Amino acid sequence: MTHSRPADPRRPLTLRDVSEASGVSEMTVSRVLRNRGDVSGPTREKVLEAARALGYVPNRIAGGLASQRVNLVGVVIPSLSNMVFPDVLTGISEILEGTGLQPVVGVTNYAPDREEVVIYEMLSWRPSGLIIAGLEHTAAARTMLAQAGVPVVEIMDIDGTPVDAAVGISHRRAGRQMAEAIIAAGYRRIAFLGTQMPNDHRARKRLEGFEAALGKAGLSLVDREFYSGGSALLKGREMTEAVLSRSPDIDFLYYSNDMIGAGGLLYCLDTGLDVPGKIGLAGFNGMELLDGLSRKLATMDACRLEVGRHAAEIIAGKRPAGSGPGELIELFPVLQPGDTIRQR
Amino acid sequence: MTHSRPADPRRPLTLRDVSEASGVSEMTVSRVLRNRGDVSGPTREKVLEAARALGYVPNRIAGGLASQRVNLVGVVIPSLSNMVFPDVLTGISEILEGTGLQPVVGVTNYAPDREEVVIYEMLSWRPSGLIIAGLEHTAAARTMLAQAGVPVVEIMDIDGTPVDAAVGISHRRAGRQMAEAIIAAGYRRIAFLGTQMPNDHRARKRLEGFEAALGKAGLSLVDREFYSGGSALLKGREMTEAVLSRSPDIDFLYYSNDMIGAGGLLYCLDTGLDVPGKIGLAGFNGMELLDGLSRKLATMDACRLEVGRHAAEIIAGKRPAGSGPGELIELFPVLQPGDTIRQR
DNA sequence: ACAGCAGCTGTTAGCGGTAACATAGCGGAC
DNA sequence: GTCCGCTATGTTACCGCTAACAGCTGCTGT
Repeated sequence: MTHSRPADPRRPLTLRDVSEASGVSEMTVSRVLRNRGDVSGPTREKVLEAARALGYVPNRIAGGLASQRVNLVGVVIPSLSNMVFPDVLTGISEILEGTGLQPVVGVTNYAPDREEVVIYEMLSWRPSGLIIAGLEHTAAARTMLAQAGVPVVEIMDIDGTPVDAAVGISHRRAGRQMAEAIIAAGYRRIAFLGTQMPNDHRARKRLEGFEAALGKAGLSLVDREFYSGGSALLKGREMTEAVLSRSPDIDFLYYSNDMIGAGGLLYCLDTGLDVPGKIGLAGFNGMELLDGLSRKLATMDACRLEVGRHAAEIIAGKRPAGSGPGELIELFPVLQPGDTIRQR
Repeated sequence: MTHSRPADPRRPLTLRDVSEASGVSEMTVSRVLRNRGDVSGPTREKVLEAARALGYVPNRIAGGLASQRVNLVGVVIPSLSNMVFPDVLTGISEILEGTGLQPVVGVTNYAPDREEVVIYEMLSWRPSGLIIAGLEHTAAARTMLAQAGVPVVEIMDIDGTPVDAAVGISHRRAGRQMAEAIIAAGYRRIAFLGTQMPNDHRARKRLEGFEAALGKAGLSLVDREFYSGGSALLKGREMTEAVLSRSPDIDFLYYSNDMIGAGGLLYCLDTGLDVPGKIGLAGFNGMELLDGLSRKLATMDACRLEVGRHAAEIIAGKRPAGSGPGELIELFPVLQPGDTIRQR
């Protein structure tokens, strides 16, 4: 027992404890627990047995430091209650599952300075990669990302210049396509209802694309209404009521997301409006969550799962860190007309 | 430059780089960056300047190893798409915000063996505490939790024996209370609609409490229907249709969660049923999300925010790890009759 | 018989920080 | 002037693990 320590029962377990219990060196224990290198069957058994008996859990802090490798992938997103991001996370986890990599989530609440802090904290764990929503970051954040020395994937949006790689859809294009479909369906007096979030750049870009397409057709928004906070469904209802009482001749309501769109739809149905005859509605995101509504809201899928999957593949992939400008993967959302745009 | 290294520009930055750039020892840099110990104003400025100029991000892997302290709190939950858990997380983050502690989320998908793995991985980071949903775990998981040497808080449920501390509501009692309210309102032919998840122990306990109360009143469930997967709203609609066509004389539908309850409510309204006169409905969770529906679904709040807050307070608190059996905090959900239970 | 080699196990030297202690400088009380 | 006590900084020894390499077997081929 040359190396034995004072046997404080509350002292945290280390490799040495397993090593002593099983009569082999720490290195061999390490090899067994990581499945690395050659270890004979009997030794392996002995070690596993001892580790199990002691209830040993390896210390990854120490392991990470020694190996200079940490199997974490930082995922920086604006919010968890948006529903969009849990879906993205699902896509990420799905791909990361088999790779030994593990996602760690950081939430910014759409605040740029908060994002900066979250990125800093993420990088301080020296993760194997970073996935971050959006292309808009503070200068400091961009610098950190660029210097991180690990793959960085910016997701959800491709209208801009990524630091490294990017996966997402063009929200400008999405807005434009929706406008074109609405115009083609014969609607003319169109209003926009959305979130009052200066930092929701994707919603902003959709609106920009939407208005650009209206402009090209010689139209412009008849009314607009913004909200922030609260139950989205309820807000959608309230905003819709406000807009319709202010501008009763509106014939189309374009919402910045499906949730408020659904609230609006419920309002319209409750008040007996002719949807989609007299008035049409559309949202954005293609939220499966809402499939059980009486009418299917027109929407456009944001390709959430695919975005997550692609991003994770890039991180898990063989592409060497920081090599060149990185990939830019554009996905193409499909317009789902549902039951709230009239078909001619 | 006695200690200078080869100046590989891609080598990751360390304390030494900052130390050399600012002309002080590594220790002083460390002190400045952690705001610990006495450092003179000018020195502090010099160091911060150098760190900023280099874009240095401290390595917490090394820091954690050296200090034997890691400012992480593991949060182990079954799902992120349930909406319940993002709310709990919000409560946790709120409290942890000021403490320097940071939550790390692990998702188990309601699978006990997956939970075991997640706990193991969490503990391998040597977090300052663990928050975990539910009281039911595999034997191995319980052992790990008990031996972890850090505070462990089991949340959402208190019908059982916690490893350490617990914060939550009694789901048995919640089920009982709902049943009593339904019976008191005069409903007699009651059906249950819920998830087919053997590992959703809280839903199971609510149903147990519910049936126990029915039994006491000489009643029993007239019908029951289970589902798994898919859009909850849609499933609620489909299940409701199935139950009502099978048992047309049903006068109350008790759902295991608000989401499927909302689907059922929409179905009932669409088909012109008299709610709550001819048929009543109730769910569970008190989801603010659904506030915009035409009728407010009867429900019971699961105290999600409070649960998160209390759990985080225990972890952040002064209570020494593993001291005694830990606290058991019971919260009391309030029944919200909404518009779907008739009032006499 | 012996080099060569494969298979298994051990030894050494860090990884990048921080706790704990050591030390240098400096002003003031006496 | 001397000594004290304080503040500001430096030195040393790890934290628990793993990469890299160094042994030690016993078998193979010639």
